[in-house]
Amino acid sequence: MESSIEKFTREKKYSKETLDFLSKHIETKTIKKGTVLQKNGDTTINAFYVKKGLLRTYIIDEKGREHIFTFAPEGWLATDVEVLTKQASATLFIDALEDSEIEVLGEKLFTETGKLSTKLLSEEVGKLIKRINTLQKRILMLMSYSALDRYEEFLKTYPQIVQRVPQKMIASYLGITPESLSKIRSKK
Amino acid sequence: MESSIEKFTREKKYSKETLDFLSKHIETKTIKKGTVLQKNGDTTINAFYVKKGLLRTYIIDEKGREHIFTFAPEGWLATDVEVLTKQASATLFIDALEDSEIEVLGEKLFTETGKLSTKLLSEEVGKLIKRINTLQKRILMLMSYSALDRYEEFLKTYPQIVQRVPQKMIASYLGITPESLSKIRSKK
DNA sequence: CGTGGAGTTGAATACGATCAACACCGGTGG
DNA sequence: CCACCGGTGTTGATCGTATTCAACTCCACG
Repeated sequence: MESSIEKFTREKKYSKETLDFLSKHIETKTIKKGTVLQKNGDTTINAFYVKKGLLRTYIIDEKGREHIFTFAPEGWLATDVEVLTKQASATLFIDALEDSEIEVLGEKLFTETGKLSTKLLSEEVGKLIKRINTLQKRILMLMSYSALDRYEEFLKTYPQIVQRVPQKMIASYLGITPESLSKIRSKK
Repeated sequence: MESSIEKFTREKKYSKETLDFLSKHIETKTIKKGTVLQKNGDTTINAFYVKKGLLRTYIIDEKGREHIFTFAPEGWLATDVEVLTKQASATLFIDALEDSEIEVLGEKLFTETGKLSTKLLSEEVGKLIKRINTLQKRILMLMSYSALDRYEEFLKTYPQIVQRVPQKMIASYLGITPESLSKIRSKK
C-alpha cells in the first residue's frame, strides 16, 4: 500500500513546508510477525500507520489476561492516545500479528500540530471524529448486546479480519473467553 | 459559566474572521430539565456545549432499555458523532438532567472546519484525542473490570456527577441493572 | 393525603467464566 | 518418515456474577 507521504506528495494537496514537516517525522519500517512496537509503561509515543500487514493493540489486566482493544489492518492507525493526553505512560501494548510494513509517526506530529496546514488539520479532525464514532459503537455494543450479538456484528463489520486472526483473539476483542466463543459458534 | 465565544473573544486568541464564523453558528439557549435536544433518527446535528447544568446522551435498545453513553456537566460537550461521519441519522438521544444553559453548535462548525484557524483546529485535535482516550478507558473497563470495580472507578472519576443523578442512571452508565448496583453497594 | 418513581431485598434464572479433558493440526527434530 | 510437541479449538461439569421478576419501603411532589 502506498505510504501517506507518497500519497500526499502525489496529490499535491499540501505545501512544501507541510510535506517536509511530515517526512521528517515519518519513518517506514518492515517488521516481522510478533514484533512488539510498544509496551505497557513506554513513555515515548508513536503512532503506527499500517501499509501492509496487521497490528493489534491490547492491554494485559491485573489477572494477566489479554484484552484486545483494536485490530489495525492495512490503512489503519494503531496508537495509544494515553501518552498523548497526559504525562502518563502507555497502557496499551502494540504488536504485529503478521509480517508488516508500517510507518512510524513521531510524537511531534501530534504535539506540534500548529505547524500543520489547515487543510491537513481539518482532515485529521474528520478522522478523529470517525474513530470516536467507532469507539462509541463499541461501547454501546458492550453495554447492550449479548456475546452472540457482538460476535455476529463483528463478522459483519470486519469480515477481512476474521480470516486472519485466531478465534481466541476475536474472543479477546469481544470481551469474552475463547471457550465461550467456541460454544456460541457451535449453537448457530 | 462563561461561553466559549466570550472566552475566545476575551483571550484575543483568534482572528475576527474566525470569531465571526464561530458566532454565526453558535447559539446560546436556556433549557428546562427533561428537554430533549436530540432523538434517535434526527438528521440535523448539533453539538451542545454545557455552560451550566447537566446533559446526558444515551441509546434505547431493541428491548426498550436505556444505556447512558455520557454525562455532560459544565464545560463538557454532548454530541452524537454518528451523523457527522456518515449520512446516517442519529443513534443517540440527548436530554437535560437539570435546568441547563447551553450553546448549540451548528453542523457547519464540524463540516466546514477548513474555515477555522490553525490554532483553533489544533486545539480541537487535542480535545478530540482526549475524548478518544476517555472512550478507550471506558472500553477497557467494560472488558476487564467487574461491575463493582467499574462502580468504584466511577465514584473516583466523577464524584461531582454521583451527587446529581439518580443511582439507576449510574447503573445505566456502568452497563448493569439498577438492582445489581443496589446489591453491589449493600455489600461494601 | 396519596400516587408514582427510586431504591432495596429476595428467589429463581440465565449467561458467561473457570477448570479440566481431549481432538486436531503444523512444525520440529530424531 | 514418523514421533513428539505446543498451540488452537472443542466439549462438558461446575461455579459465580449479574439479570429478571416480584414485593415492599421510602420519599418528593402533586
